[in-house]
Amino acid sequence: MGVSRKTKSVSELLGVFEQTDNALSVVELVKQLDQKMNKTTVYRILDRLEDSGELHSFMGKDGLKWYAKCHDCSSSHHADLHPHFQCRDCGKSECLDIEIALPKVSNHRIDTAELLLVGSCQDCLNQQ
Amino acid sequence: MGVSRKTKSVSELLGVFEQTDNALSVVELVKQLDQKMNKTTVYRILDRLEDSGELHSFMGKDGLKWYAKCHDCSSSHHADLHPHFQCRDCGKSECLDIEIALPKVSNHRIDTAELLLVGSCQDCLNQQ
DNA sequence: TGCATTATTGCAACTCAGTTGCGAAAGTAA
DNA sequence: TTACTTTCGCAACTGAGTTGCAATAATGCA
Repeated sequence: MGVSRKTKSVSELLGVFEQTDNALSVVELVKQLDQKMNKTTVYRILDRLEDSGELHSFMGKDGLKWYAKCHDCSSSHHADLHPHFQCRDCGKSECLDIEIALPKVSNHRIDTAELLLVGSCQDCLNQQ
Repeated sequence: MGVSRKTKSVSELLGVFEQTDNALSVVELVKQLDQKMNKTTVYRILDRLEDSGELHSFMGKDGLKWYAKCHDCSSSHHADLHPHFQCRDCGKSECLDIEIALPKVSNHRIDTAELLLVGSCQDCLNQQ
């Protein structure tokens, strides 16, 4: 029954998210967990954690998939509708704690949205 | 001197955009132009047309790159900051003629944004 | 316990969007 | 013409993400 079983692999993957407030790209996760599990396993666990509402995903500027912890989501309802920020200098991404309103578009049914803000993060601004 | 030269290949590629108001994925463009030019050429011309401000690009929900005609852009200034819509049923994408305001985020410099709205288009809503 | 059933994992091989290197062809300028 | 620059085609590559299958681990039930 999904992820509630919480295997060793799932715990190890979630452990990586415990250590940061940033979002994590799949590439980064596969790299960090390389000694502990196969990359196929990483992809599959991420799928399951997204289905169960523990993580959400978004696409980065470069077309890579990123994951971050959900706050008020469940498997039946994804409540998180917030923008994400990606730094064009260091590449890091993070969730922004801001509400975004879905615009009404005539002749379209809008189900969801992804807003990606691109710029420079504090760390990179300071280093210049 | 960039694209102003407008070779046969460039004209043929731009011709595809003349035939539609929708955005076009690179995959679709490569497929449609398969008999007329190499896929590497498609990628390179798209790059140049984006640099010169004739096209702009965005990432689709699935991580594929899409291109659409620019309206008020030049090589020095990309004026188009509008959302894009992608239909989750038929996969088509289009530009939406709506202004989006960039939110201020403390400790971040925001340069640009991509808002992708996902839902169902009129055609797909009608066919259900 | 013991056994059947289901879920999870590792591995290798694959798919496919996008890139790179290089030589040929086409365009430009004198 | 000749020299130079840009564009293009081709083949081979890169790398994120997927798939099939067999092995292992977890669960349920008698």
